[in-house]
Amino acid sequence: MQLVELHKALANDTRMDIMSWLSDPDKHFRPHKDGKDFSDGVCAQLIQEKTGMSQSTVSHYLSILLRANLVISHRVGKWTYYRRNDETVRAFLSKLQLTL
Amino acid sequence: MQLVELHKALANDTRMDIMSWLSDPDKHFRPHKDGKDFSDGVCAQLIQEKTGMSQSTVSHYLSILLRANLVISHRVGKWTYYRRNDETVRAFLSKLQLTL
DNA sequence: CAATTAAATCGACAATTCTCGATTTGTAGG
DNA sequence: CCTACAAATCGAGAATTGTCGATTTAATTG
Repeated sequence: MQLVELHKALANDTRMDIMSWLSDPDKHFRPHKDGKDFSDGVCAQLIQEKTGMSQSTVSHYLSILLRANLVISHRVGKWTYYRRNDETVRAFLSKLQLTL
Repeated sequence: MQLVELHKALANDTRMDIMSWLSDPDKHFRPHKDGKDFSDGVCAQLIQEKTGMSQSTVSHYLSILLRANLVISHRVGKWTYYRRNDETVRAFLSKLQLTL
């Protein structure tokens, strides 16, 4: 993934918020209804609820973050959990340091 | 300047290239015609020449980087020299580290 | 002052991104 | 199989960004 592609994925307030929230889910999300912890990530619904945007928009945003490899998704039953992909984030930050 | 605004300024291949080139002008630009060194920055013409894009586009891009405080401009006669604004770049990188 | 050159601004169209509601797909439970 | 729900995909219009050529503004020099 190119530097600028990652940049584009993050050049949006809502997507940046999502990435930021996902770096500390306990701090930013209410618990899952079924009591499940955040070790697999946060379900799409909670994320949508927090953004206040439409379901389709947030789903689209998550797909952009996913395509950029900035998050990892994991489907369980009808739920999809999203969590930050540390590896890409770290690589992005260090590549950026070198470039700028 | 907000994080995402800086992101937008950098979410473009050419503008990212320019920032990258400006972090080491000697390595990336041919000398100024008048022999002037790069201590004040690189003149707009050299930057334009290197991008291969139109004069108006590059001037516009430079104005975006300037508005984002990512570069500092300095006019001398008919020439405008641009150089990287280290302070903003550093602040941007560390804010990003904290956020992501 | 006229001509030249560097850079900025203007106006316009093309391309991309944003954002939504509607529809479809996938899964679970009765 | 039918219903219900979560998530993904589709289609579309609005908004923003990319990019150019033409024009204007500034400064230099004959």
